[in-house]
Amino acid sequence: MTSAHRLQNNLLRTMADDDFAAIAPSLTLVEVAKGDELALPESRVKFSWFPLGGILSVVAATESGTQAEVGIVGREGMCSVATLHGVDFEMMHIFCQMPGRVLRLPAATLRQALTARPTLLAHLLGYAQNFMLQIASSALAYATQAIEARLARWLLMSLDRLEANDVTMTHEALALMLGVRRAGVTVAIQALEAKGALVARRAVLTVINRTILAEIPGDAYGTAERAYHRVLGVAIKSLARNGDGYADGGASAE
Amino acid sequence: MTSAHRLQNNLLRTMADDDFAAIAPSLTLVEVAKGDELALPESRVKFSWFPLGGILSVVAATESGTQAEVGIVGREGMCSVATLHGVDFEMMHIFCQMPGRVLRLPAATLRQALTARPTLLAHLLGYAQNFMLQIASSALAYATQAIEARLARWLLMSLDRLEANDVTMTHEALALMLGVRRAGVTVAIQALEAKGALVARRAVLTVINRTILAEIPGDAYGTAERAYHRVLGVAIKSLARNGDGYADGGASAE
DNA sequence: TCGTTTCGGTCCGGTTCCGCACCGACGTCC
DNA sequence: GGACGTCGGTGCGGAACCGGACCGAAACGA
Repeated sequence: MTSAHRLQNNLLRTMADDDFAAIAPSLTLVEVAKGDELALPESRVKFSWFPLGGILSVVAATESGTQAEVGIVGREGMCSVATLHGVDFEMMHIFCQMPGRVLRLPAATLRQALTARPTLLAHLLGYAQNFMLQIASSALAYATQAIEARLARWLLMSLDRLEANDVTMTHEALALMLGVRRAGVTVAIQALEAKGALVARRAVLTVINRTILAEIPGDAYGTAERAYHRVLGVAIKSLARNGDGYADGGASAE
Repeated sequence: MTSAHRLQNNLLRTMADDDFAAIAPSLTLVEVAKGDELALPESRVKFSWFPLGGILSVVAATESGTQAEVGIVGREGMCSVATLHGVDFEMMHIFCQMPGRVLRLPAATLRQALTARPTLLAHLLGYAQNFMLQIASSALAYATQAIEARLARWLLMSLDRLEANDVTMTHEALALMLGVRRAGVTVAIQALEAKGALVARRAVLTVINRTILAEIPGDAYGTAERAYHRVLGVAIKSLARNGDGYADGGASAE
């Protein structure tokens, strides 16, 4: 039942067979829709999630309402990382940004498996390290990059995790993710469109030239992606468009 | 030799006695000076560091030179977290921001101890989770806070890790940390001084009213600090001014 | 088909911060 | 105590972005 699904998530696919066997019976296939809440700040972690598609947003938020997306998770990863660290409450806001199918695992089951199986823990901690790097890259981007570059980075990261070349997002939703005004996103999209990187229709952005897009954020994009390949042994984008190849990579320059 | 020093680092102090005994023989007391490089991006991790004082800066950097501080480490923590995740190369730039004494441990020794001692791993992974949260808070601050608030947050975090109420930093160094102009820091310091939060002398900032200072960043400061207490069982500031008390806490509001 | 809702393009004044630059004040070293 | 290097206060034009707002265009529903 889930053995075919296993190939669609990088972490499940690359873990040891007996490690997968230990958690497989508890995996449940779930369809998540845009906006579904998977975790709330200050709440107990009930489930772990292994996306087979779609994109989950990880957002840092304060009680007063200010918020900023610090990371995204797709078929290359899992959430929440807190469980891997033995922490049973979540400090981030995690919700579905783009719909997809997800394998759900009770957090208690994962905790137990991590304790009993050092190889499973070691495998998933490699991803945790990479996710931390992704958050650091987000901080760097917020600190040094203009809206246009941050948008380009966000699109590149999203495309790495999807099979298609388009993302369905309103300017308003993107503005929330990037922590800027909605009008600012509109202008940035127009700039990227003028450069021939993408085509914008109502609520849909279609990337038509990835190379141009990758030049905008410079090396604010790519560091975490290369580190992923180095730690996990497969590229983030390895599942898209081909069954199990390691082709292409998806990192920006060279 | 190091048994007295153990009490000066939160992680060493709160770990199980036999876990500490396993690594104690390999700990070396080192004095680090401002500017000393403890780790470079893309380099192999040779040592782990447990500060007894002073402050280490963790900076995300790209090859093109842009950089931003994403976290700081003092006597409440250790670095590098990568080793805890089983990764033997570092992607961040780690250097000494304020001088102090540090217990140095060969990374290979720590790796071995982590493999042999699940309780040690579990203990330190709690800190890894918290450090990740600190990085996320930095991203949130970069995304939503003005210079003045980011500076206030930085000062509060530094004071949590020091015994004194002053920090010795030039405006130029602060500007590099906050990712802004040097003149921008000067103006922000004047604003904080006008509010009665601190007194500025040449290269020295003395905080005279922590309450006022804590009001500036709102709850962009405090989340990670409360989570630290929740996960590790002691407050970040617990070592300052008293031997081993859990007193006061050091978190912002209430 | 028409009315309603959502989405996106645009404009405005105001604020923050940038890059660049100048120069006085302070500390240090001989 | 005088010369020099570091540090910090200030000014200016410009760029980026904000808050708020308006309105046409596209999608949707009855």
